[in-house]
Amino acid sequence: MLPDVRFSTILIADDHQLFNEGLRTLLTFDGSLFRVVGQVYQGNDVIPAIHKLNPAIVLMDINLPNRNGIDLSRQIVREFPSVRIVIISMYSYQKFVDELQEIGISGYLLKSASQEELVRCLNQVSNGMTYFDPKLKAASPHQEDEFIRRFKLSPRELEIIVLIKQGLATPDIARRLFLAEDTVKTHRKNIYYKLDITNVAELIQFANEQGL
Amino acid sequence: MLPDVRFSTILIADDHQLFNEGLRTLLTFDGSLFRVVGQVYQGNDVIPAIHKLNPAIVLMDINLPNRNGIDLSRQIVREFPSVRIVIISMYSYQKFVDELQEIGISGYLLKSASQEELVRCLNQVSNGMTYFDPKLKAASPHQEDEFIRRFKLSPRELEIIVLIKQGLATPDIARRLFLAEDTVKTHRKNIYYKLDITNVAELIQFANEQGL
DNA sequence: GTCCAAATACCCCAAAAGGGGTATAGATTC
DNA sequence: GAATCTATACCCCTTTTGGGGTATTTGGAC
Repeated sequence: MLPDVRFSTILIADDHQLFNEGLRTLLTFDGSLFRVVGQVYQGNDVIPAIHKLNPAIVLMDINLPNRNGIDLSRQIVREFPSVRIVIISMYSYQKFVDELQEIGISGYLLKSASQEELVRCLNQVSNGMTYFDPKLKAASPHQEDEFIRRFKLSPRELEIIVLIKQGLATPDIARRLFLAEDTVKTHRKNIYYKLDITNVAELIQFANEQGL
Repeated sequence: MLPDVRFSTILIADDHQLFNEGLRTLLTFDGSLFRVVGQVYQGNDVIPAIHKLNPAIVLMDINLPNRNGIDLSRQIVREFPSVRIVIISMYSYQKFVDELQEIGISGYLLKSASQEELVRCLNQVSNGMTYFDPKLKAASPHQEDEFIRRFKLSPRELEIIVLIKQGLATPDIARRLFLAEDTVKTHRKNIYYKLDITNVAELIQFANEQGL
């Protein structure tokens, strides 16, 4: 019997059995265009499963016993160029993402994604496009009027808080914003004064609490 | 209408939306005795949800944004003694398990558990018994957290990461741990090297991703 | 036309962070 | 027994941070 071409066949590789099972059930809804053809729970089982099942897409965690998803991705791209890879991970560690993108994976989803995002991602990937979790890019909306007033932070100060949180040092920020270092220092001092804090760690805690 | 006593009502608290959704679908099979009455995605939402939904069991991750599962467990046991708590976590840290057991949770499952184990656990808990993942005992060295091995961070290094994240400066940490400042500096340098980062902001990002 | 907040930029200084080494004792692993 | 890992602690040095000021310009608000 020939495989039904309407369906994208999917292999799930995740050592968290509950998550693995959960993914399968999430992809098995009425009208779903996906068919989970295999589930494995450790790195060593991925390549044999691809051999045997020839899935269109491998949905894989980075963190697998025996072999990690990055090495596996490299091998899959090399040996099964037609198989598309979607990484699904709790890490938004940019180093991982960059490395994997360079290797040539088709998608990267965070485990904090929703079912809708999962389906959208797999749809795009099965149509030959790529999908990378929007949360990976630190984009900030402009809806914080509430707490700006509360802490009396100016727009410029907010901008600088976000950059500090991203790991930029004062000179980096100055270059980025075309400002003198001293100006950025002044802003930092004012921010610390307004928030009643004394170092970066506390600033980042604040930023995280505010969802910056 | 009275609640159907045949069902155990369940509140799911996990920030990984896909996992959260997956759990719900896994518990919604034919003949299931469980009914998922609520799903929340951050620590702050747990207590209000219990107030509103009065679930029999809270199925909760340890790592939640805003508030962690350990603090929450303490509050739930104190304020809602009839609500049973089952922790579902990727960590098999004995320290966490011990602490939670002392607080009085009813169960602890690893995310690597199977659907059968999940159901068995919830059955036992809803019948007033406890259930702790069998893998917790066999744990010790091998079952150590994946990410520790991945990043090869030593226990001392982890300890210091947590203190840095809390906003302590090197001299503070040295005093706290009865170490020379230079020792703490060395640990910092080694941590930065291992994680391939260059400043506190990046370190805190990492720590937050790991739920440290 | 004055007042004020915001953004800009400089002065001073001390403390902390960051980056390059080396070294030694103790435990564990091979 | 050798190799490795961990924790400890020191050397060197530069850069960044944090904290105290002052000051100018600009654009609105009153």
